Amino acid sequence: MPNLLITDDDIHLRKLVRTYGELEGFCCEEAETGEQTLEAIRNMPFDIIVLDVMMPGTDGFQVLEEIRRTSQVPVIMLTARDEEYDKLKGFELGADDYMAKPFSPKELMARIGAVLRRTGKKQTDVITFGGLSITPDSRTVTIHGERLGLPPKEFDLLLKLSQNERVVLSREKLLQTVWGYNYYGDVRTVDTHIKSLREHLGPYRKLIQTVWGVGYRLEYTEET
Amino acid sequence: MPNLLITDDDIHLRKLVRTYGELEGFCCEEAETGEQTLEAIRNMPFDIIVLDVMMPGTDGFQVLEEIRRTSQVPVIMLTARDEEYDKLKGFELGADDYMAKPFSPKELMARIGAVLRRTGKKQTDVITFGGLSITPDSRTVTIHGERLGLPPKEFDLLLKLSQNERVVLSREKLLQTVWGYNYYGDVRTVDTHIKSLREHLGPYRKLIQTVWGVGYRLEYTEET
DNA sequence: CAGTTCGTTCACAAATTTCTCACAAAATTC
DNA sequence: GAATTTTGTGAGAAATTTGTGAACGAACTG
Repeated sequence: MPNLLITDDDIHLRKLVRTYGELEGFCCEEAETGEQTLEAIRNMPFDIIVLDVMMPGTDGFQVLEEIRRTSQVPVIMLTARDEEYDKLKGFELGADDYMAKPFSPKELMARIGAVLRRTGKKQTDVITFGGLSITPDSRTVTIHGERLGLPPKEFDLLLKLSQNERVVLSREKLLQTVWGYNYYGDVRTVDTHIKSLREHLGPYRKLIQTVWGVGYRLEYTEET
Repeated sequence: MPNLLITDDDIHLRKLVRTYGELEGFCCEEAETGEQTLEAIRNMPFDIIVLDVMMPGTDGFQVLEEIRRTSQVPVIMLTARDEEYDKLKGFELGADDYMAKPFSPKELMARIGAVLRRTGKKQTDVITFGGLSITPDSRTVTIHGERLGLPPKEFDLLLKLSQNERVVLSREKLLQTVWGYNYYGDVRTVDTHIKSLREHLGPYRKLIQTVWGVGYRLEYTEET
């Protein structure tokens, strides 16, 4: 499981990134200051670092500069909006990408994925449960080799559940991560999509379990 | 032994690059002006060209433009620091990478290596899907040996999709990679080209699949 | 400079998906 | 076991997305 380090002095932002990061399968660590960041890096290797520019004490640029003395670990910088200067300076110092605050956590995750893919640390995975396999890159699902035509939302939903095998995800969490953080619709919409997804999954419909009063969970158990 | 051409009006810089280049096993040639560069290219094929933007007379962009009329040889451009515009323009004209001056020769070598690795494969490759084959070098597409006259954009689009077989590419991604980093047009332009491309592909039109809500994907499946 | 090709935008139709809602069914609570 | 909460389900309206033809200007060609 890849390690993600999030550095920001705002605890809410850290928690937000952690929430989304863990859903994407990252093992997340947090740091509050520049010093803590450098300390953390000395203690364990990270696969990607999300680094806030504006921090009390050692700021993001200094931290990045320090990191780059010894490591080429991918770094995504968080900057204040419209700070074109930050962007340039960040790239110059060796940042791999940057994001303007406030940002959409979903987009941050997408960028993390892009950076990891670019730097070759992300394997293009195929998720498999018995005869069912999911290929995120091509957005295809096959059952015993036969392709399943799945609408976008259902694919995203299945993917999210797959990436969190055996973990219960609440409707709220699913709405937040699959639909987006600013989605206002009815929570029960999730149910409808689950229903349709189950139909599409046919014999594999029991992959998706209802956890009464909580949400849904994907679990694969041996069988034919 | 691969050939490297370094173009810059500063003799010290040329010598520096030559020193490192030869250490990496390149056979190095130098050019001082744009005219000399074009002359050199006419005389022998190069595997990679390092091209300074700022030169007296014909500048780097003009040279690159000229080169791209006839060749897809990898080009790394040297630009003044902070010239974001240069970077964009360079990419737009078909540069494979760029480096801001002053730069670390080691890093330049690393980038040369990266570019060669990246482009090296497709340099001689002919991509084939059944009776359809694509030759990037000559920018030709044939169906059962019969040549297809494809407009440039459509060829680029087909090539990009081919190079990412089975991977869904969003319209945005296609615009960014086929049209250029700073293209501002309508995303639906992609659709129009896809439509026309499909018509041109005739029986192979089903190579290009629509992934609803996401983008397009090229996939070859067995058939007659 | 007329004719052609190419790239782009636009509008409308067609196709597909998403969402909501009401009610039935199931599980839980008391 | 009745009341309450939660989930499953079906249908159709609403919204989104894509296919397509046409029109326009720019670039190219002879």
